[in-house]
Amino acid sequence: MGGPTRLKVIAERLNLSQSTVSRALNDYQDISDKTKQLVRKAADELGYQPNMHARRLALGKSETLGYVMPWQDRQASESFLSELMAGMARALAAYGWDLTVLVPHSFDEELEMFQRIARTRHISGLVVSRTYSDDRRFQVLRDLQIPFVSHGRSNDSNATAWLDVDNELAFAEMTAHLVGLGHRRIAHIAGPEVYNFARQRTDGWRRGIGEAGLDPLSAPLEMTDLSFEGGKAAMRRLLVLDVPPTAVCCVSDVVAIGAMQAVREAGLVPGREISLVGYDGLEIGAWIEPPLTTMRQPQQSAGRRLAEMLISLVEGKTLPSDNQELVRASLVRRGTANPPVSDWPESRQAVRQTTRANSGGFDS
Amino acid sequence: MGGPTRLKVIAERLNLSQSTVSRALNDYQDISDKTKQLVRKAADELGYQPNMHARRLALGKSETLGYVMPWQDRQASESFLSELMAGMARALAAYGWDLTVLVPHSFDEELEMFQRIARTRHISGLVVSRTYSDDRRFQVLRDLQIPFVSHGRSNDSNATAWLDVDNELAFAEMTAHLVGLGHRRIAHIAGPEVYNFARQRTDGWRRGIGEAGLDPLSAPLEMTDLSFEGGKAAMRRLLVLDVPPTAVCCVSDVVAIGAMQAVREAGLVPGREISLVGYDGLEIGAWIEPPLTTMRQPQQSAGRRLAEMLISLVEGKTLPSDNQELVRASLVRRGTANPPVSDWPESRQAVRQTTRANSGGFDS
DNA sequence: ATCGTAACCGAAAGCGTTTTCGGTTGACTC
DNA sequence: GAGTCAACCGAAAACGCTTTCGGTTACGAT
Repeated sequence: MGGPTRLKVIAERLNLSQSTVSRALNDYQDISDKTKQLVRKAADELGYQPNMHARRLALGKSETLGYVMPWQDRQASESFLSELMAGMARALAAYGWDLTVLVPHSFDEELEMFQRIARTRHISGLVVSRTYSDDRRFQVLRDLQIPFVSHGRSNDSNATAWLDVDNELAFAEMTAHLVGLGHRRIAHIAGPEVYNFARQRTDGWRRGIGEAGLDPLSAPLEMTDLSFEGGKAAMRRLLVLDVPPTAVCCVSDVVAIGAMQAVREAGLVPGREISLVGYDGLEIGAWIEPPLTTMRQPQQSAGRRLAEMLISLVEGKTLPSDNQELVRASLVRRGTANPPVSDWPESRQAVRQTTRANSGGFDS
Repeated sequence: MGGPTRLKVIAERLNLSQSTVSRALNDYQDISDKTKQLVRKAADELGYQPNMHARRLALGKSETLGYVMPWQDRQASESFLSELMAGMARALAAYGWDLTVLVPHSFDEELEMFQRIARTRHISGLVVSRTYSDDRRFQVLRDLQIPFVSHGRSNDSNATAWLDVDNELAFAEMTAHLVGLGHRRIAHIAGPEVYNFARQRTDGWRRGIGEAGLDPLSAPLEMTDLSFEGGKAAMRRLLVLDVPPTAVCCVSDVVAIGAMQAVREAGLVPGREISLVGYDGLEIGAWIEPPLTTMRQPQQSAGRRLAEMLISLVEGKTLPSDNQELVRASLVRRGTANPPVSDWPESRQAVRQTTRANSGGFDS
């Protein structure tokens, strides 16, 4: 006993040299099969596990990947962050690699972390998320020669590795779905333009509007940050329009849920006078009244793919440009996307009564 | 250029030995102040960062902590997992330590991970969560001599390090709050008994009932798993009681939200005929109609404390038994806890109309 | 018998730190 | 002016692994 078993003790036990044992375990060609058997058996019995630090020092690589958590608008993605990370960690574990998480406080601190990683190399690749349309990080990471794959694209991600959902297609389909239900006045509550995904989603919505033979320029568009309150405020602005929309494509579920509240507060029923569709496929969307129609992308498998791509990059097996994947989101039909009602003014009055009765909120 | 700067190059540049440079950087007493200045300056200019693997190999410690993600009932805690991890990662970063995440598929795999960590020592301490009342992991970790701190207690955590919220107090207070509002028939939807926190919460509720001079034995109690559907089903069972409760303490927010839906489906209004209180303080609780009254505990700071305690343990600066912290949860008053209504049958009829009008759900 | 040639294995040099142990200065004492 | 003692620094071992290189065998071919 006394400390974990090292290469040395298993060598002594078999009357072999350390190097032979090492090569036997790493399946070198110049070790006889018989010896390999012996060594593996002994290693098993002794419960040998290589010392990671020594191994990584000798190898010059870290077998550790880093995930950069979003440091702002975290609320918006909280619930699937853990799914994504679980997917990555599991994929990495299959290769014996580790996942460490990085949580910068600011953009500058994020860049500082990159610098440090470039010097220490104790993390040999990064997964970055929340990409901006114009994302300085890409250039920095390239300059520092840190292998990375981004969850989401950016303007200059032609030559870099990424995994992204086809946001544009998703929102085109979302819009088409609403058109199919009979809607003609379909608004969009957009996210901050700096985020590439927000821009893509807006493009998709616009494309959907155009493909339906409607006029994209006269379709109502509101911007907001990625928060409940933001969605609520944006929806309020849409509601006071001369001709309010009958349906709204929301940049995210959280925003959509905020919008739903604004709709209710205006005395209307989400999914009746105003149809709403969110994006993200959050569980909670199914738990509210009425349940939120949305679009979902698989998070666990996204995490897995991100990890696999990055490993392949770090190992130098593939080029960044060979690792670009576009996945599809799928519509989750729930309760907030329905055909438009024709009798707006009447139902509006009627409903105002019931929702007021319903609103509760007189907590002591 | 050509690779990151090592100790060697800064030694050569200053005509010093490697060891002097190393000790200068580590602030040894036997290096003159002048030399230290010189070395630090050079290190700065060259952007020196020690090679983590070499350092950890020499030191024999990894400066890396691990967080074991819950592998089941993840849905229930998804949204604050990332907060907790962010808190840990940030605290660790201040010490130059890393956080790696472990995601087992099963209990057995979790134990295997422990074994591996004990051998490789590439992770020098663990934060475990989701503690069971009778938690085998505690003994295993002790036997393997892996320093750890648990987020939540267990039966035999007298001598181990932990950070826990005072669940019992929280639920006693929650119950007292409902009693204060005038409720006399206060039910509890409990979580799986295997989880220690679930048991504590039940105890707290029972204590609250007792302290109000009511009979704990006749108070309605339902068990469920930690899911939306579970909460819904449990609430249904409570609703068909001969004398249904007027208020319900739910083991978690997700369960409470499920319960709310059951209430609504029964034609009642959550927060009116039936008051509900959840636990966790999830954001989403504020977004539903009516907003869920709940109890909150700080997650970021919990993560920070967990990390700090574990570092101190790993460094051997404190004993496990010196690292036990109980934090308080605080009531978040929103819309679902109100005085009981006296006119049950009438309001029940009245409301049945409005909620039916409200329920939507006829998505195409 | 000799040589060549596989097939196997051991010795040893790294990887980049930390840390112990001596050794060299210079100043200071008597 | 010899001895003492700090103060300061360098040489070298150690951490545990990988990998190159060279050295032994055994074997068949000549």
